[in-house]
Amino acid sequence: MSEDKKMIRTDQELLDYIDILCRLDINYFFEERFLPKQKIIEQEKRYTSVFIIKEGIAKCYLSDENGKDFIQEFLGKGMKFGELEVFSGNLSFCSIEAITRLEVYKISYTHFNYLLEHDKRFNRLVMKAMAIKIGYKAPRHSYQQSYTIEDNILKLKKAFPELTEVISKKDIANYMGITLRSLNRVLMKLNEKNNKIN
Amino acid sequence: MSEDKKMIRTDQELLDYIDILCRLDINYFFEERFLPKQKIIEQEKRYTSVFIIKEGIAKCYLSDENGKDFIQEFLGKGMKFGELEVFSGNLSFCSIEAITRLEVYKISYTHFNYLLEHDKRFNRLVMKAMAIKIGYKAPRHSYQQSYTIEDNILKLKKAFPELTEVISKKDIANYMGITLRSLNRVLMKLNEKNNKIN
DNA sequence: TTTGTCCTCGGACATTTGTCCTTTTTATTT
DNA sequence: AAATAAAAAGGACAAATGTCCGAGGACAAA
Repeated sequence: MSEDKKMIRTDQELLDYIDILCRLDINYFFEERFLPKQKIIEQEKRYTSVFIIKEGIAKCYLSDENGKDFIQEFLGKGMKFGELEVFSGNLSFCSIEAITRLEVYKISYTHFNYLLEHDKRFNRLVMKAMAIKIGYKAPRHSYQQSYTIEDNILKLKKAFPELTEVISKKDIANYMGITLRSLNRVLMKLNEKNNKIN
Repeated sequence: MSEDKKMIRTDQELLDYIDILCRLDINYFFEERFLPKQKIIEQEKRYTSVFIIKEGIAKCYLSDENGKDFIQEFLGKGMKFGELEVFSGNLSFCSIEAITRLEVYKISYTHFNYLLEHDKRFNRLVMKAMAIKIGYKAPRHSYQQSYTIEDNILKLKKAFPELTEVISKKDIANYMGITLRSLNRVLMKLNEKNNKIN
């Protein structure tokens, strides 16, 4: 499956490169751990570090005034967060919460900027990651509106069979931009179809 | 209004910097013109240049198999397109079409890469533009799913009163991810409300 | 075991949105 | 001006989705 169709996004290339940097005794990266459901970044707050996931899964989501969440991405190995604010200078535009136990690398804005300026390879990897992220989000939102929920679920299940075991239904619904009720309805319909076949 | 809430996106900073580079006799940028409705980039094709809008408005959109379009962004002054593929190496993920008469700067991948590597200011501006783009798209898709069409239209009209004069209704509908019928229905309802008040 | 709490699922109904199609309006060409 | 094409508007119905709420299961405390 192509890199940009996965539901849980990863960036092994970046992770490998950070490993290399760490072995070179560049002590910019500090390891931290988080438990499931711990919030690492909150929307509309200011931070001074960028995080890169070493192990585990986190969700990146926006909350609106009514408390509804909309999940942007599920972040896996090698995905970073908190980096957009380095460039834009804005407050955090999303919240990040651990889904599984999480190990992350943490690097200060200062060191992150230093690497961007002085390490061409690092600079490129960050650029590439942003470009891929933009390209990933576009079709996702587009297709979710063009196709029925049923199609989207089938697509998800195909791409990621363990789906419902790792990620809660509520999260899946929030990822698809639908209510839990609608998700259940479609799952029920799909099960009926399968029973008829079997 | 904050930069990232505008419907037609711009990046004056980048445009100004390109002007400076051009005056320094850096001949990487070639000017081109397009007429309304001309396609400049087609989805799934390969290109070798990056474009930056000098004047005019274009739309960036994805088409699905059924011929439905989903508009990602309306691009104005200083917005670039075709640059994501420099980093990802993929085919163009979207189509770009001129809405008004368009003047653009065109720069080859080679020169674009050269500038990225050797001009820190340019590198930063490109990074920043990508970060803003990511931050812009997230809440847009999120809110479009959380709120009613009516709310979204009111928001758009507030942010951009000339809306319906510059951009066709079909395009607005495609931008919102709804059908033209739904858009008309809501506009009708809004008009009724206004008439009752006046 | 019983009770109470929390969570998930799904029924019933209301609302929204889409599809299909016809009519009206506006713009363009001859 | 007439003819034609293109864009906009809206009626009627169908389908999808959301809201509200109650039933039942899992689990913890008594």
